[in-house]
Amino acid sequence: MKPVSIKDIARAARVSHSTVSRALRGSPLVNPKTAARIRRIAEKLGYLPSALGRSLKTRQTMTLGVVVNTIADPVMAELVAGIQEVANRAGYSILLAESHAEPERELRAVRSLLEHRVDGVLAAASRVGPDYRSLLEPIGVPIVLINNQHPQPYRHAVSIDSLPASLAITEHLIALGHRRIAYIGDRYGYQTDWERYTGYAEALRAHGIELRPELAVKGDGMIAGGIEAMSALLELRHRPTAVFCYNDLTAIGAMRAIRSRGLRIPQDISVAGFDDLFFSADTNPPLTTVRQPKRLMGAMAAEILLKVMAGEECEQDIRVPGELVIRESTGPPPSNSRTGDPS
Amino acid sequence: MKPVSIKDIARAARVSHSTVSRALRGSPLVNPKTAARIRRIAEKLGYLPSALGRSLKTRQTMTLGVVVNTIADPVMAELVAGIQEVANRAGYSILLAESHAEPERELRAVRSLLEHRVDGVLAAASRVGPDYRSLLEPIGVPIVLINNQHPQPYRHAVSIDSLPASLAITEHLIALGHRRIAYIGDRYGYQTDWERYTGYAEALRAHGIELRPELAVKGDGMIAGGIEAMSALLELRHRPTAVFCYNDLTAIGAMRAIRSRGLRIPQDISVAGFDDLFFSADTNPPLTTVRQPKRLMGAMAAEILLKVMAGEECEQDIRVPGELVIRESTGPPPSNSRTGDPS
DNA sequence: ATGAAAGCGCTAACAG
DNA sequence: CTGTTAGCGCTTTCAT
Repeated sequence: MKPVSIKDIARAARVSHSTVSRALRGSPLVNPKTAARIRRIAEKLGYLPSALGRSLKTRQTMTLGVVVNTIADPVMAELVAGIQEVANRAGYSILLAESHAEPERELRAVRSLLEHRVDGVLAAASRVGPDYRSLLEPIGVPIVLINNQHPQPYRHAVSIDSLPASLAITEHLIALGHRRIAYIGDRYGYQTDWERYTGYAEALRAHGIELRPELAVKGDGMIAGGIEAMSALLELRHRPTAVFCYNDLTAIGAMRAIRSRGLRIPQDISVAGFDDLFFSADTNPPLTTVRQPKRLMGAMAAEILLKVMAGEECEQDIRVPGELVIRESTGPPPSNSRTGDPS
Repeated sequence: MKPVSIKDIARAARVSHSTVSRALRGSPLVNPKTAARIRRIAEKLGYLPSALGRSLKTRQTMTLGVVVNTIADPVMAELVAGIQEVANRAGYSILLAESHAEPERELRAVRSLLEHRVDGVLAAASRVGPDYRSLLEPIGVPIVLINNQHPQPYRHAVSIDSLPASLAITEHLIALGHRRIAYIGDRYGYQTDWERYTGYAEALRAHGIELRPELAVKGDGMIAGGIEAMSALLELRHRPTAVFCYNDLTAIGAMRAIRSRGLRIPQDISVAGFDDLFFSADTNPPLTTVRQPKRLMGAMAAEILLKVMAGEECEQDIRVPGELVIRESTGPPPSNSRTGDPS
């Protein structure tokens, strides 16, 4: 079934298709009465302008490409919600693509977005940032990265400033008396993971606590990885009394593993996360974490992208501070391990 | 910056643009050696085919429109993840739109999708299902609804079969000894809300328990609404000993409200939800709920849509069963209220 | 095996 | 104020 086009309307209204085009776009160059008649006919015919035809001519699709790891990750979902908000307000639609943290898939996704001639790209948790260049540049599509792996080659990015927050949350654990503190990271080499580990390591160093390699393990940023990594930590001869996790999903996995061994949180082991998901206050116990303003960051990134697209120059690389949120998953270590660090 | 087109390649290769088109699409009608040369040049020039040009001609955009309430709702996010999975495998991209449960916005969103000439539409939790017709039919775009408000006018839908599951979960509460059971619904008149309420009401009736209007209140399907509605219930002279919530987000809100008054779950009040979000086993206490196979439902809906688009006929209206998941948020009522139903 | 030409739906420059 | 014409990038006859 062929949708009705301006030609069909033109025929019905006995005018040229250009007049229809003008009338429908509210051009002042057309007689108000004919314009009204044309609009009436268009309405009656159920006319919907074709973005394809228009875009081909105007070289704008009014479409933004968004690449996320997986939309099932609540961090990504919130980012996208923020992006949608500002994109829609500006009249843009969102083409959504998932990378599943696989570089090869990510590149394919971006290529598809570019074939659809999106006017701009937002990529969250990208693993291949630098490789975009060769794709993007010939087409000249602007891109803004969010919490990307490699900040270097791009001019526009917004990222959570993980290091200070991780330092703070680790010091919180130290202040509670912990000495044997583990870190469950991600496995993909994200910038954020590196910063969080670094904050953790610096806090330990600053307090004269030895960095034990066996206490820094890798999850996958999801619940499953948290379970697995924590299970391994619990097998250690001297298990940690506290664990700082790359993100809240990992922390939830860690808590499951801990509880499944009959251990209590935080009495036996303290757990801290990062992100502050919308339900992180509802876990058992409520999770100590770092608040990342996900929706805001999505919105900021979209604003920047729109500005860049409009040719305005603007902030290059925004670092958003996190905020320490202390809840009940962290507490003093069990008294029998408070005395020191038996090696 | 104008992207390179087949014309540019044609010029560089000293052939006509039709030959380029053929070569790039692997047509057998072109000399293998020229084809190879053309492909090499295309590669070197960083050519990316324009989906716009192609779609205009082929009348296919290889794009699916997806309408959700808000992507920040984990149920929607999982649905979309399921949709993406099958859509991508079939080579389709996803244009994502949010309705925010506002009919007016939903219609605008769908209109925008249709202007972009999506090949099919998936709408979850639609409030305006029937109104799509006048939009869709002139264009002939197939649509599949997921957990929609109005099943009637559409031929293809997949929905969770809420009634039996709600009956079962309410009977679970009754079996525990509860008599004063509340229901916190949604406020938008969704089919799912109606079914869940009906299951609740039928269970009560079947067990000779009076249906008290003041115990059936409305939230908004989100945490905030759960808090508000539960707070009101707690103000009642005779507060309920159990509450069945429209969905898990509402239940989480209810649990917050309950705990903020210093009451215990389930000792003072039992709470049950619906959906089984990926973290519903991690709440405090773990939530009794009904498992809805969200990702699967998204995938099924997408499969159906693809079939309909391909002209195959297939299942009309799939009802997916839910599965009762009993955890720790439900238990016997406090003993002082077990004796009966003081009015 | 290749080219020329038409046309998808739209906008816009130009001519009246 | 309106019509004619061209062209965006592509596919697809129809010739050759």
